[in-house]
Amino acid sequence: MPELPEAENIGRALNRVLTGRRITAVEVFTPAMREPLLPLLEAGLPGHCFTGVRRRGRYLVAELDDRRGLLMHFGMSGVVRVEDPAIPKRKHEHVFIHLDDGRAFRFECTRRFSILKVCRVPEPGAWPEELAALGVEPLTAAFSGEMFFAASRGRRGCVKNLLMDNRVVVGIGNIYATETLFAAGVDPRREAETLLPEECGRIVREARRILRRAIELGGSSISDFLNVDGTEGKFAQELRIYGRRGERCPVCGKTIEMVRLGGRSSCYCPGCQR
DNA sequence: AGAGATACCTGGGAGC
DNA sequence: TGCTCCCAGGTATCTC
Repeated sequence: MPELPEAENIGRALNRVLTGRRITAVEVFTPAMREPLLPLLEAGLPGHCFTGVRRRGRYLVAELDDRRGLLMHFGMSGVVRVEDPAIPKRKHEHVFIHLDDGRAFRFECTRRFSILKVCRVPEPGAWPEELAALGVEPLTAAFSGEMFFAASRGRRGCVKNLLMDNRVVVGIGNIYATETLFAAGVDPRREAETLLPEECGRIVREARRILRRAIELGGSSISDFLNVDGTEGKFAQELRIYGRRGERCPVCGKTIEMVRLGGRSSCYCPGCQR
């Protein structure tokens, strides 16, 4: 499922492929994914050019030349491709945006958790208001041990939910939160308020290291075919604890356990994580 | 107000 | 075999 590293790689590839392209036509095959798709037809997109693609959290904005943009989020099953529109439509492809090079930007999403909508871009390079409430980017200096420690004060919920709260820090979902807390040696159930400054430092350091590594491993996307399914990417081979309930911990050999936190399953090692 | 629960959606796997 | 049930996931929205 696409988290920040996958969105980053898709964004880079789309930036290469879409920038400078003019939209010639829009086709919509499904009334809605997470939000209605029909507005895409009524937005007057044909004739406008893409000027660049940027990422914020797990969202991408493909900016247009008229202070608007295409805002997209891949949910958990979103896949985008830029390819020949004559290739027969796949079962769960919902939108084709035809381009002036004869190809089409094609959006597929089996579970329809994705978003694809037109947004306003207040000025070139700015973020749309839909993204205003998002927290800090984990790969910028704004995400620090001090910042995470401050965010944890007064939080009675568990540390894993704090790490996955996109109002605090964006782009960290269940897989990366699980791996980060294992690497940092912190139990996912720990009440956030009880974290020590050095534990927050370890969590931030490990989150950044793991996200960077995952971006590297996803960096092999082909420029005109963009698969967003992170579970099939190379990083899946490096998961040390996610999805490994009942197996032995790779560090201490104890049996990996699982709990449900915030409605999501969370694997952890009772020996390594405190 | 904060935090937990729920709905959204489909395919795949388990169990009977 | 074919059916039912449960699970996966991020986010918006609800409920307490």
